Amino acid sequence: MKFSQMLIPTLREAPSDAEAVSHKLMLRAGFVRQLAAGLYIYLPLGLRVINKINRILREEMDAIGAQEISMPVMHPAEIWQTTGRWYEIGAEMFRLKDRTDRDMCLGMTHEEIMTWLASREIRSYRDLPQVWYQIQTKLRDEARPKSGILRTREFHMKDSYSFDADEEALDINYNAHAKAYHRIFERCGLKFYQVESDTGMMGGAAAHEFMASSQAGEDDIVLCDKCGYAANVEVAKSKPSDSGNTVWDFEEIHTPQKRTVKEVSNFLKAVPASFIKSLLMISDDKPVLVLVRGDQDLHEKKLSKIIGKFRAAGKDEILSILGVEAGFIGPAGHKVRMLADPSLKDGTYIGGANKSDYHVKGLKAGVHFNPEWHDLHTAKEGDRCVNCDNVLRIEKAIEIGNIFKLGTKYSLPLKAVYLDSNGNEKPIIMGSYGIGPARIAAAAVEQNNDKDGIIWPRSIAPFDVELIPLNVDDAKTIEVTEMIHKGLVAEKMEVLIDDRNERPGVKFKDADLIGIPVQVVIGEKGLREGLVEIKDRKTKQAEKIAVGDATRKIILLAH
RNA sequence: CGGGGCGUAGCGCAGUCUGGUAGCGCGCACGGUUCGGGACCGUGAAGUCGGAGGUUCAAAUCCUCUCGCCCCGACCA
Repeated sequence: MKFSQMLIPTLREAPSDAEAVSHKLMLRAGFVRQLAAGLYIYLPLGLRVINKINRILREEMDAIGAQEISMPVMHPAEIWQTTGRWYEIGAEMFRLKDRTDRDMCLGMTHEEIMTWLASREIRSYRDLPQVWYQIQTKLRDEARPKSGILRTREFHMKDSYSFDADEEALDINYNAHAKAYHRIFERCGLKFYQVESDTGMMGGAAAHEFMASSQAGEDDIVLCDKCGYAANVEVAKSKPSDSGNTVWDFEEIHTPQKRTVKEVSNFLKAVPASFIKSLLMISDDKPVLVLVRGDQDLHEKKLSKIIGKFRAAGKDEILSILGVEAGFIGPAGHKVRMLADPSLKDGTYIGGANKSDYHVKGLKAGVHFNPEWHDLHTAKEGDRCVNCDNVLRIEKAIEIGNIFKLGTKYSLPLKAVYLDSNGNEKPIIMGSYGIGPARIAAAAVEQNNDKDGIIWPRSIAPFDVELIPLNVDDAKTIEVTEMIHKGLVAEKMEVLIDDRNERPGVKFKDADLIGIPVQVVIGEKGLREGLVEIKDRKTKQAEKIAVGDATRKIILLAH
């Protein structure tokens, strides 16, 4: 491919509305352009990367016996109504009507449609198992598209769906997918973790996410380096560190105008971990008093799993329900339902005195308050692993893939059933498995770049080698460039030739920006001694090679 | 959806407070000199100042409404 004939609009400066490193670099290097919020055009280089990723996806999916099929992007509403998701999902679903006023939607994911197909085509246990996948466009009207191609409103997804006779068979498919995903992300050159995750809108029994470490990530993952525990903070369990507080006798203390844990802990010179944070929530019109340790954050998802939807009570509600001014709530002496995090079970604590400008020391569970105990805190750096007591760490990560055990969540409503060997009708047991190719690309850039630009992992680079003839008016230079090119193409290498009539500096800068792993510089100076220069984009190390050996050496370096 | 910021030439920005003929750098076109890490000189093209309405002799600038984009939060395969 000739650079001069390809659309590679590199930019000296990044547009100001780009924030994430991957977004800036993909814009500057001419891989993508933005059409509107969350809508991106993939230019030739960008598309080549996506195609490389998709090829790996297909190879690995085919290797576990999955079959590629193609599904409509637009769906009739009825199917989504049958599973209830038409009503559960809000503005995130693009909805429209066709000319006959029939409700339609644009597919955010394809559980419904895949299950519909299974319900018509699978009859017998002899038809099982089946694994179907597609690599297609999904549409979600995201509340907040962001970070370039990381969160977009239209995106490609490799999504596969498994159909099995029973849970054991589902486990086999689930594990096969997990293994395939490991191979896929390894082949794409990513640093990633498999973590326990929430089942979210997919519903179902179990779920894992595949997470690529990156500052641009939207998720926090909790990791134990000793036993390997890994979980999204959305579901992570942890043992809080010791509260480090002393044993206090019960005592009321004057704390004028000190309301927050921070204010009171500064005032009393006691660590936040020696406090009880008392939060009043309203769920189903009923008050619930929630207690976590002063250094902890309430985990709202964990709480809502216990009490359902809830909201924080307003200042007036706190006063009318508890008879206390906000900031001085304590756990003692209330009749409302009370939940507490187990970290408060032992020891004595400081909390609100339930009257203005006073707190109390020496609060003790079982003596002054008797809550229901539930894990309610958000795991944080420095907490300990529930399995092995090792200190946990937290990393930011990009979700690049997920796997869900769906069970019968979709097969029951859509009547996807089969007859077992005894002639009994049974629901098909399903799993669903997604990967975002664009997120793989973005994560790869996030993890592999330097001040000069992108450093593509070889497996997903837009080209294997970039040839850089410095003076395109020099006959010898062109002759050698073409010779090397021919040799590489014969070995199935994908080669970009920067044949532009530009100064060397411009070509070097663009080559580093674009990030093709191997650069070959063909200059008159070197050619006088019969040499060309082979450069590794990542290490920036250059080697001068005799023209005759160039092709062989390049192939060695490019593999 | 809540909070904040920004829309001026293809890109990056100044000008807005204090109204008075729209500017700079890069890029682009042409000529010349250059040619191993984003060259230099000269000439030139290119802007409904996001849009609508209003105030005013006069609006990029002041007022009202509106659209778009980004960031934080909520939400999120």
